[in-house]
Amino acid sequence: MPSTPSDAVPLVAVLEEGPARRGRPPQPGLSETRREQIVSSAIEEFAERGYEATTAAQVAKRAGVGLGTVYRYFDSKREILDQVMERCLRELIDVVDAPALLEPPETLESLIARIRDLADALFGLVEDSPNVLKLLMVEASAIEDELGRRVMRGEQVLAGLVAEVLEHGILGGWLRKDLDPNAVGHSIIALTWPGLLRGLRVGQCAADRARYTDTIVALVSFGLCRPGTDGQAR
Amino acid sequence: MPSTPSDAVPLVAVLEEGPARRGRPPQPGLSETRREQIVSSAIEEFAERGYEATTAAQVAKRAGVGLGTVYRYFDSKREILDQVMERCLRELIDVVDAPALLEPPETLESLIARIRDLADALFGLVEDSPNVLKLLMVEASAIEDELGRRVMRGEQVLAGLVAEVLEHGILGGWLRKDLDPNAVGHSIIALTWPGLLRGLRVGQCAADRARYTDTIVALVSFGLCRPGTDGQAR
Amino acid sequence: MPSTPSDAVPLVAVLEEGPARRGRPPQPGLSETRREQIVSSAIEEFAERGYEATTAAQVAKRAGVGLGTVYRYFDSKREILDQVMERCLRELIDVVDAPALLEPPETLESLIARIRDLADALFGLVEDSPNVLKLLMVEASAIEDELGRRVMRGEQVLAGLVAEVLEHGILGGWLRKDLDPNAVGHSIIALTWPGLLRGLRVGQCAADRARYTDTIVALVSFGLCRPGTDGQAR
Amino acid sequence: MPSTPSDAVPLVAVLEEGPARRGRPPQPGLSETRREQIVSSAIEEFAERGYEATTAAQVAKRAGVGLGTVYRYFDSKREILDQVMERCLRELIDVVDAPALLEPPETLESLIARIRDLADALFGLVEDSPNVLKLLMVEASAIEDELGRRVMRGEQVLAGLVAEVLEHGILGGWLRKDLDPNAVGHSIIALTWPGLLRGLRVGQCAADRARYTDTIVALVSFGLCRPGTDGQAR
DNA sequence: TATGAATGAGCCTTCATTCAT
DNA sequence: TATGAATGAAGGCTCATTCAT
Repeated sequence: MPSTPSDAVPLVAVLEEGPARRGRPPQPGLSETRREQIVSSAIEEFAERGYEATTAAQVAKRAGVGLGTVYRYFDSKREILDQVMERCLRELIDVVDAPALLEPPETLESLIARIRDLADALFGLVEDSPNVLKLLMVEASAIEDELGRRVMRGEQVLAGLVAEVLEHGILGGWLRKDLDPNAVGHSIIALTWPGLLRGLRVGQCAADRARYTDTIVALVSFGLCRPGTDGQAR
Repeated sequence: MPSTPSDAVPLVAVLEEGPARRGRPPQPGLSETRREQIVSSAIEEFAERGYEATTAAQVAKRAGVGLGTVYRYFDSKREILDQVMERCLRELIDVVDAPALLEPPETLESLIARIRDLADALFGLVEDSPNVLKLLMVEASAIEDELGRRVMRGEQVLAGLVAEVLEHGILGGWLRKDLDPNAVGHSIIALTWPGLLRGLRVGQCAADRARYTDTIVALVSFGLCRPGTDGQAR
Repeated sequence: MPSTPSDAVPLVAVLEEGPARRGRPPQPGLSETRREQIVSSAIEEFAERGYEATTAAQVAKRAGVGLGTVYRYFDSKREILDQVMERCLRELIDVVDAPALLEPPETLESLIARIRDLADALFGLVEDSPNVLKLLMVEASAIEDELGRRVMRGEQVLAGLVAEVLEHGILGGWLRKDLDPNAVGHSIIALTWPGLLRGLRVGQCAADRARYTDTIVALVSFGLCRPGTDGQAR
Repeated sequence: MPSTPSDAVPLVAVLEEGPARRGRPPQPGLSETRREQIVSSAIEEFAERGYEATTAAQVAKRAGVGLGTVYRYFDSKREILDQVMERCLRELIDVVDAPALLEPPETLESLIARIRDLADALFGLVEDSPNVLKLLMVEASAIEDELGRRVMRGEQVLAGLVAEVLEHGILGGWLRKDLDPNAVGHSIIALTWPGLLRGLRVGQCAADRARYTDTIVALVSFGLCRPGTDGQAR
């Protein structure tokens, strides 16, 4: 798991494990384009209608290719979904996998700033790739155990990132020792969900985004208590 | 039913609105039993396989009735899902709709105790009604807008409860004024998700449950900062 | 076949032949009422929706009895149809089976008057028993060969009546010898169909009725030729 | 196509209106063939068993294609029926839509010859396309209002043709003025029904055909009266 | 290689018929 | 006797997948 600034890619590790990717394109360059094209169309269709309600023909049409072509590049509709989720995970990771975000903070303030940045990055997805986010958040887990687990693992990676940082802070002495880094990691990721879901449902506005970000920051800063002792953000 | 006088029946309100319940049972007692029986079977099947992947015949078989009987009591497979979700929402609400939980706290400590109780109540669902929880968390939103929205509203009710209490605390002066009660309400509910999901996936053990509960309590108590001033509960 | 005035009932003979009537009511008096009641309701439902599109439950509901009761008096939905058609044929025959109509005419004028009376009687059905007429004309033949044949036989009886009279006239010397009595009999019945169908479809008004009656009378009286002229063919 | 200048395309008009033809064939030539093939099979099956009693699978089997192929070219079983009836109407019209038949007669003799030709043309259908005729006469009206009306309109077109000619004759002074051209038009068409139905039921033989044709001609020529006499009505 | 026509297993739903009460 | 709940066979229709061109 990445913890050093020079180690910016390993997040992608989550993508390499799954048992997916049953079909392999014969020609790496040219036909990989086709796959991308089909996966892109599938993302839009699946996000719009859901996986089950989308037909392979709709995906083909959206991609501007024949139905047979889809089956030339994918063994089954299910494999398209696998690739779709892989791509979604990759986009999710790309968003987070930035050196700046991964820079380990050395103080509570910078940790909280990092969390704010993480939330910002995720909220950015609502605007930039709502379909990707929708598939990851609502569709993935409903499909099937195996796939749900893979997507879960995406969340785990994020949470793991946070957990590592927390551990770092605990070891460094500037974070409470009695916090469970893993549980807190998950919790911090979870704190972004309401804002993300709301953004997906009703559309995101700057005010909402700020409101949810501030709330996250406030909660991780000092909980619900009145500051007056300490721990404040922004 | 909520016991606060000023707070008549808001929780149950969410159940009264939906467009479900298209048919009318000819005999109140007998046929309501059948409906319950079929809905119960459907909950298990839907939770196991997902709504789309479950056939009406499977529901009938699980219920121990003929396929025709299912359609005697429900107009369509879709209406079964409506009833299933209604029942899930009701169970969710029943779990939370306890006088003790709804008692408005007057201090930060009692508020946090209430949050712990709420988390406890939800974690209890993992053991008592994992299927109900799974349907609410995983299946519902993937189905369709209208239904997803109804379930969302269930979450909103929960978050609203918390928000109300927060407002009470802000007015009472023992909570920070700059917190957005609604956003915080959602956030606190969201804090339970990682623990609930993990419980659903790998099964819940007492240690995990405590770990997640403590994390929630810790976060809402003082955030990530070192108590030195600290407000903490327990 | 009836040809004498004193022989007013044999028309009903057509009802006695068919292989229908599979079920027999246990009690002649009381339960015969039930059968009639169910058949009446079936006539309305079948006429409204067609035999195939009508469910046994609809018939039962219309009759104000339980579904089981229908099957107590009829072995199958199909048998209801048999009885329905029997009843329709009976009503058709009752309309024609009047001494006055059956009185054998002795002149062309009285023959034509008889034809006018026959047309009148049939047109009366449009107002008095449109459902009966509809079932006989549009539904019956579409169902099945056997049943269609029975209804056809009803038409044959009518045509046969006319044919007999024609033969009488030919023998009497006041009708052309080269007419085929049977074919002409059918033709005269057929002449009423357009008026009957129109009446069923758009509702009958007195003007239409007169128009069609006059046309029938005119055609059988002198064909298309101008009276005074003699039209000849072949 | 009618050759009278004042009478552009009325016959075909009946084909252009209906709400049928929902789908569009992707490839004009090839898929139109499939449609024809399926419609042809449907005509045979529907004529044999009736529309309701025929399953889509039976049509597919008869057409020698898979069930899915049927639904590739037709949205529903019902749409097949629409096309079937359209085709039947077209065949009916083609039979009558001959220049010779549409030539407006100038004398009673030629009018009657025209009627004989019309009857001949229709009786020809019994031998050439009995299924088409059966569907038009027996099945169509029983199906449903909208469709029944379309077929009715086919009959109206035929009757209208006759009516036009009659009007021509009345204006020309060689036909009685007091005949209602429309009613007589329908009546003349109706005169063919008994012969057609009998042909369909028991099979047509030359003798029957002649007998019915002669009867029609006789009736329209001079009614029932002995030529030389003039029959009068009313 | 790309296409889309062809296929049929499988699903939702209906409804005639039965039978316990 | 009357009822209506229960049943499951059967049909319309969809769509993932194949394969000839």
